[in-house]
Amino acid sequence: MNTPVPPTLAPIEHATLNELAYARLKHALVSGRIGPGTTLTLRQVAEQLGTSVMPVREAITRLSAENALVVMPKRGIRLPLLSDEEAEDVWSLRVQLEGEACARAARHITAAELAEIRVLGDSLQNAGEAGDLHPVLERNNAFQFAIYRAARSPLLLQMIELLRLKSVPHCTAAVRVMLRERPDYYHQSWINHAALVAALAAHDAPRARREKQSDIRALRAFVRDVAQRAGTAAGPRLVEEDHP
Amino acid sequence: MNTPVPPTLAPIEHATLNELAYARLKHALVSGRIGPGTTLTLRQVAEQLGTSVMPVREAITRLSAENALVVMPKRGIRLPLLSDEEAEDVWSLRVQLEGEACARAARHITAAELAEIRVLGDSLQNAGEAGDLHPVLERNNAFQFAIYRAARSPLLLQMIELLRLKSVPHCTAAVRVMLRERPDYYHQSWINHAALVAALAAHDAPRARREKQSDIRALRAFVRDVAQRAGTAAGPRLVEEDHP
DNA sequence: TGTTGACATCTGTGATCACAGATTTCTAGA
DNA sequence: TCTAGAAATCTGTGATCACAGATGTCAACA
Repeated sequence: MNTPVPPTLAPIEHATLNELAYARLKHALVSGRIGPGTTLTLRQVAEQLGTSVMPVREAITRLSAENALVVMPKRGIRLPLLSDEEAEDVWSLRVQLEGEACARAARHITAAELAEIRVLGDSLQNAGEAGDLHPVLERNNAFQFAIYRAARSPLLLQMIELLRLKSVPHCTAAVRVMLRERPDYYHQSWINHAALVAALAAHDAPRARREKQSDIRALRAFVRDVAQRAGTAAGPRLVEEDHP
Repeated sequence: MNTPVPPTLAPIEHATLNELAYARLKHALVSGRIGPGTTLTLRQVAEQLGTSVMPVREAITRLSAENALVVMPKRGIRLPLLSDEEAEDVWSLRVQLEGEACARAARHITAAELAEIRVLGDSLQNAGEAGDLHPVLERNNAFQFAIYRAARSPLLLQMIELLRLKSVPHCTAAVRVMLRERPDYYHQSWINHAALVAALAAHDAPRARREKQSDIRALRAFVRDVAQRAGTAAGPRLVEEDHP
């Protein structure tokens, strides 16, 4: 009706405080800065964010709806441990959905997206050589989601995000071990990544699916292995939180 | 450490107000009582629920995180219309995930579950003969989810719920037409249901998947058909809300 | 008649307070 | 030294208020 908005002049990072709190918490989760079993508190997080509890409440509500956190009435909020059955559930759906996403990505991917993915892959590799946990997890997320975004399905993307939110904290301890003690295994995962990217570049959907699925299954095996060696199957060692 | 909890003695319908508000809103959505394009208001819903806005806020936040509602800052909350691409996205994932759920259900289902499903199926059929929209949608949900629950995957269940939350309002208008004008088509869907139940009873996973997938595809075709005939493709006629 | 401007109203967002239940701490008793 | 119980503290939940932005209404002007 009116003249349309003037030529894009400012993306303006407008964000309500609750969105910001949500983003911060989610980032802390998927980069392994909050470990399974950790308990949080509304007021505690609010203080670290410098806000009142209101924005934190909405952020926690959202993460709780996404199954990433569990709020225990009057007893705090915690990042749940996964039982064996729950872990199996997460892994099997990751295989299914991330495989599907890679297959779809192979069908739709453009040269520009491939280029971006390769850059992110290199960045991930560099982080891996440095050996620091959080950067590796962050760049790994960036790399994978760049691929999944090429699948052109916002809903599929959202579901994968949901699965990863549950899965990543569960893997963190194992990834740390991998970086420290098993460069061979980590190197193998680079090879897998390269194979996946090649399949994408060839627009070979079934192969892309297969590569991703075997990659996830290998990771699952490794995580299970580390967990069994480190004691109880369900409880990888906790991670101290750097910031919320 | 302590003596474990005493033998189950009371499920106790404890519910915080926000859980209650969430349940009510969700039920209103999946039983077609709120149509696409409808706009709500925190204070309006709160008044109808007889609470303050706080519980409603949390419920809306949750539904918004689940992509079922969109909150427009300072302008209200609305149930979004689906563009053609979004609708296609929802349908294709429904085919994939509900098919998978049926396949898994076929592998795990017990005689007791089958009996329950048959009862719910009969109840659905009766509602269909009566021809009232909301009971049909409610019992249809009960019937389908009883099957999906047999898949033994809480996460898969959650994702399907998420998809249906987006899909059902989008189908409501078409289902109404179906009940009123196309008993033949509705009768066909009973036959499909029976075929699915038979596949489940036979523990035939591939067949169960196929039955469900063809059922969903048929529904998609019907919805698309009704939408095209009724005018703009994206906007089935609105539904007046009975209660929030 | 058609347009613009101010004003009133309504929106979600955020802060603050009150509250009841769970947990922890401390104390009094054996 | 150990235990039971009371008090203090801390938790999420809910209500209420203040606020800024968006919308709608309506009068004054051209």
